[in-house]
Amino acid sequence: MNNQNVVDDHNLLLISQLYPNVDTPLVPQQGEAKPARRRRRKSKSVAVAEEGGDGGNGWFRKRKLSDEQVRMLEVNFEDDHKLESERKDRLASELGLDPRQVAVWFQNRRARWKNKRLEDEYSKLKNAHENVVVEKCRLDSEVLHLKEQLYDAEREIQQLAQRVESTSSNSPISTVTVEANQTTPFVWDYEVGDAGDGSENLFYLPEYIDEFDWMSPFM
DNA sequence: TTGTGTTTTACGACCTCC
DNA sequence: GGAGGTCGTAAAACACAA
Repeated sequence: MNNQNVVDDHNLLLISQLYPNVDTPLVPQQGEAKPARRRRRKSKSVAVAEEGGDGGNGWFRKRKLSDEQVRMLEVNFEDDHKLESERKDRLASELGLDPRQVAVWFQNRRARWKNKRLEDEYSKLKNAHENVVVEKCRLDSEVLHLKEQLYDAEREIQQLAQRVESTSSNSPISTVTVEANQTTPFVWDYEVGDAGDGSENLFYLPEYIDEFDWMSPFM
């Protein structure tokens, strides 16, 4: 804010404090005809200048509240967002403002507060959503990993079954041997690999990776 | 200096509550 | 019906990059 503006504001504040009963150019003019519906209104500044309500020199400035006035209004707003008539009048006389200005300030302040609250809620929801997406990705990849393990295990079972079958058909003696040893589990020469997540994968067989086309719908 | 985007002040229309 | 609320918007004031 430049010096001239500060002086103007100070002068206006003084005027409103010295003559609280005198309408400033911003105070609604009594007896204005009520428009039908949502008519584009003529700005107060223009209207007042045209009517010579500013003293005839065409000068008008929308009055910005002083820092002290805003500070006091903020303190009151923190107290209570609603403004009962008594408090409005008291605040207005304390701050040298028109009660209407105080009411308007509270209306606008409530609107800003609501916007802020909506923005905060939006950003919280956005963060929560992002976290859920990350968790979903993690779970998807875990599901994929478990499916790989399942596929490998089933494949091993299949190979074991085939080997047992071929052994038994080629050698009746070995069939007996195998049957005789059914109580003890077979221990095959599988590699013990790292599944990538630090855990040991007993069925880890890297050469199968290229055969995972069937899994593509899940990827 | 000027164009442009943002904030602040103010108001009209409409809604709700007592 | 009046008082006081929200909503949408105009326009002045302000900030700031070019």
